[in-house]
Amino acid sequence: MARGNTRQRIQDVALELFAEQGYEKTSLREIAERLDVTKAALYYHFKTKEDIIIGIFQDLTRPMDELLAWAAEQPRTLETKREILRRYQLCLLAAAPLFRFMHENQATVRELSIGLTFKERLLALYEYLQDPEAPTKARVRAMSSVFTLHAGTFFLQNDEDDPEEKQEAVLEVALDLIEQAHRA
Amino acid sequence: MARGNTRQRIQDVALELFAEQGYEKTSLREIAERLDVTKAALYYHFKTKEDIIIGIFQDLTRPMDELLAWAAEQPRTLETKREILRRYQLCLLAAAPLFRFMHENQATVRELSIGLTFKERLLALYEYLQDPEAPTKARVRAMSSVFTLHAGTFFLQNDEDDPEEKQEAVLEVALDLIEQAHRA
DNA sequence: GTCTATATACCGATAGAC
DNA sequence: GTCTATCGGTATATAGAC
Repeated sequence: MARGNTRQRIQDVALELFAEQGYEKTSLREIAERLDVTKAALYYHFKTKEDIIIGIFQDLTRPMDELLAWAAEQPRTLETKREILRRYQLCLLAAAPLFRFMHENQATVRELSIGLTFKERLLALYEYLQDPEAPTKARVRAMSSVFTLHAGTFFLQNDEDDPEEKQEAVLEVALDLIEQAHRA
Repeated sequence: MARGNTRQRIQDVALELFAEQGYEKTSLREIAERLDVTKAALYYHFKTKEDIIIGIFQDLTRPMDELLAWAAEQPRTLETKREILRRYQLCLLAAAPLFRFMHENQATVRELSIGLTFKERLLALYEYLQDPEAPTKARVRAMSSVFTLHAGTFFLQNDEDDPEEKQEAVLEVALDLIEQAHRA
C-alpha cells in the first residue's frame, strides 16, 4: 500500500459507515477492519475520531459555502433565487452521502466542534431566498422549496421512477414554490 | 417518592435528553442522575435501554397509527387528503419532542426493534395522499406537502413570528400543494 | 505508515441487601 | 422500589517496536 491516499480512503469508508449506522454507533475498529488496517493506523492520520468527520464535513461543504458566497453578491431577483435552487440541488447530489448523514444525524452533528453548522448554513440560504418583509405564507413557501429538494434527494429513492426524471420534477416543484413566494 | 409515576417520569426525562443530544450519547447514568435515582432503579422499570425508547415511541405514535387507520377507510377525495394533512399536523404538534427526535436521529431509530419505522409510516401516509398513476411532479408535490409540515413544525421556530400564525401558514402551503397534486 | 500491546474510562446490565 | 457494588464488554486513545 502506502499509496499516499490512505487519508482519503479512511474518510470515504468512515462517511459510508457513519451515514449507514450513525456516527456514535460506528467504532474506529469497524472502520479499520474494513480498510484492513489497525485502529492505531487511523490515529496516524487523524488525531481523534471527531477529526475524521470534521475533515469530511469541511471538504464536502465547500461547494455549499461557495454557493452562499456567490449568492451574497447577486441581485435579489427571482432569477437569482431560481439559480440558487438549481445550484443547491447540484450541491446535494454531488455530496449526497454527506448530506444524508447530516440530515439523519442532526443531533450528533449539532455537537461537533465545527464552525458553521448545517442548520446555520440553511438559515443563511434562506436569507437569499426570502424577503424578510414578505407575508408568513411566502416565507413558508421559500422554506418549503429547500426542504422539497432535500426530501426529494434523500427520501424518495424507493419507487420505480427514472431517477433523473424524479430529480427534474423535484426541481420543478421547488422552482414553482419559490416563484409563488417571490410574487407575494 | 414511590408515587407510582416513576415509569412516566423516566420516559419524559429520557425523551428530553434523547432529543437534545441523541440516543447513543445519552447514558442511563445521565438519566438516573437527573431523576435523582440510580441506574439500577431504571432497570426495575425497564428491561433495557432500548425498552425505554420503544415505550415512548409506541405511546406517542398511536395517534399517527389511528390517523392511518382512519385514512384507510375514507374515499380518495381531495377533501380526504386535506383532512389527512390537518390531522397529521395535529399529530406532529401533540408529540413534537418525539417527532423531533425521530427526525434528527433517523440513523438510530432505523435500527431499533420496533414494528413500524418512522419512514414506513410516512410511506403509508403517502399511499393515501398520492395517486400511483399520477405524473411524477404530482407525486413530488404530495411528498412535499408532508415535508412542509415537518419542516414548518421542527425547523423554523426561530424567528419572531406568532407561532400560531406560522402553523396556520404552514398548513395552508401544504394544502395548496396537495390540491395541485390532486388536480394533476 | 503500520503494527502489537495496553492504558483508561465509560457503558449497559446484574446480584443481592434493605 | 431503590440502593451499593460489581461484572464483562467495548470504546477512544497512546506508547513504542518495526
